[in-house]
Amino acid sequence: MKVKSNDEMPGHLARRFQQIATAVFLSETTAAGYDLTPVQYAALSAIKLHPEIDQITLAGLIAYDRTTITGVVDRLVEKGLIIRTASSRDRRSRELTLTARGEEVLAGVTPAVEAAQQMMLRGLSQTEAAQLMRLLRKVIDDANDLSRAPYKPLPSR
Amino acid sequence: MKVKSNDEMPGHLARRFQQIATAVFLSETTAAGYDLTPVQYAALSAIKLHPEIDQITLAGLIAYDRTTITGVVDRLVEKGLIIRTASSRDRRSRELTLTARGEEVLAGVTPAVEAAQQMMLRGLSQTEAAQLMRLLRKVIDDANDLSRAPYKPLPSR
DNA sequence: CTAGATTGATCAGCATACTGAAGATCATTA
DNA sequence: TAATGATCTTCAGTATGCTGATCAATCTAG
Repeated sequence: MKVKSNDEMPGHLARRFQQIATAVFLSETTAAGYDLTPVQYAALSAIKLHPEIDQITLAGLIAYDRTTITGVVDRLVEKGLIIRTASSRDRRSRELTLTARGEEVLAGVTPAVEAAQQMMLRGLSQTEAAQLMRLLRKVIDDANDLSRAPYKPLPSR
Repeated sequence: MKVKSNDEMPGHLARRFQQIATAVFLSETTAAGYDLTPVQYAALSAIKLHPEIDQITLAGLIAYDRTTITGVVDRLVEKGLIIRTASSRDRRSRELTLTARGEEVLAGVTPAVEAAQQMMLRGLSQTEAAQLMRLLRKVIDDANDLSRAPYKPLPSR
């Protein structure tokens, strides 16, 4: 049987890239004095853009699984970065909003996050980096509904 | 503060692509009647190529963390796909080798794995797919030492 | 040859991710 | 309006991944 090299497997390359992206993110943000995971940062910035968002809508915006978001939100609440209150319109759902400290942390850590995005692409030229991101967006967009946690844009109200 | 869209974050794109790759892998291999994770498949095929490999070398070949490999190997042993024996040369290390059933499973599941690799790139043309993989290889190669579990080629003996 | 450094494996602890199920609540329709 | 279905959240269970520590075995320098 012919065995394919890992380098020929897009799935393997995906795992490696994500592994590196996470390591660089944590290294940069830790060096800047913050204690946030990539996932927590994405949630935080989505909540800033959409105050009083419920968990399901948040999960759709950043393509998280609905069961994963529960723990992420728990930890953000524990850290005092967001508050979770029962919705008055729909008592099933919880509304998420940044605290003042959440605003501070988000603003403070963002430069380190930007630096991380640069560093993880350091092997590529500007043109290549743009090309990679274009191709990733295309492939992700086309395969969006193949995972249990697809991206779902904000419902228009 | 200007907040960047997720689409402009390579780290976010990395997570999404990996999420999709895993989902497609599991969907295809499950449909083919197998119960293997992407990580278990990679380990299995590396062990086939390098019988009697020790765990640290295996981890380096597929860029796993050394502490993660323990559990993965545990589960492959439980499933009867590999055997783990104490090395006679170095009593600290364990030698891993496929069982007959491991060989069968690897051979049997491989078509589904190949199909998954095609499906996760279904939004791209042949040219674009090759381009994406080239750029991913380049970025990963250059940032290899930025994660705790870098790729380490087989030591020449 | 032996003290100190290194290495292979494992462990505890934490944080994603997913499957499938449950409970509470809401919406719709007969 | 009452029954039915859908939705929001959470939970138990499993599998990566990582940090930092420990233990046993090996290697190396003085």
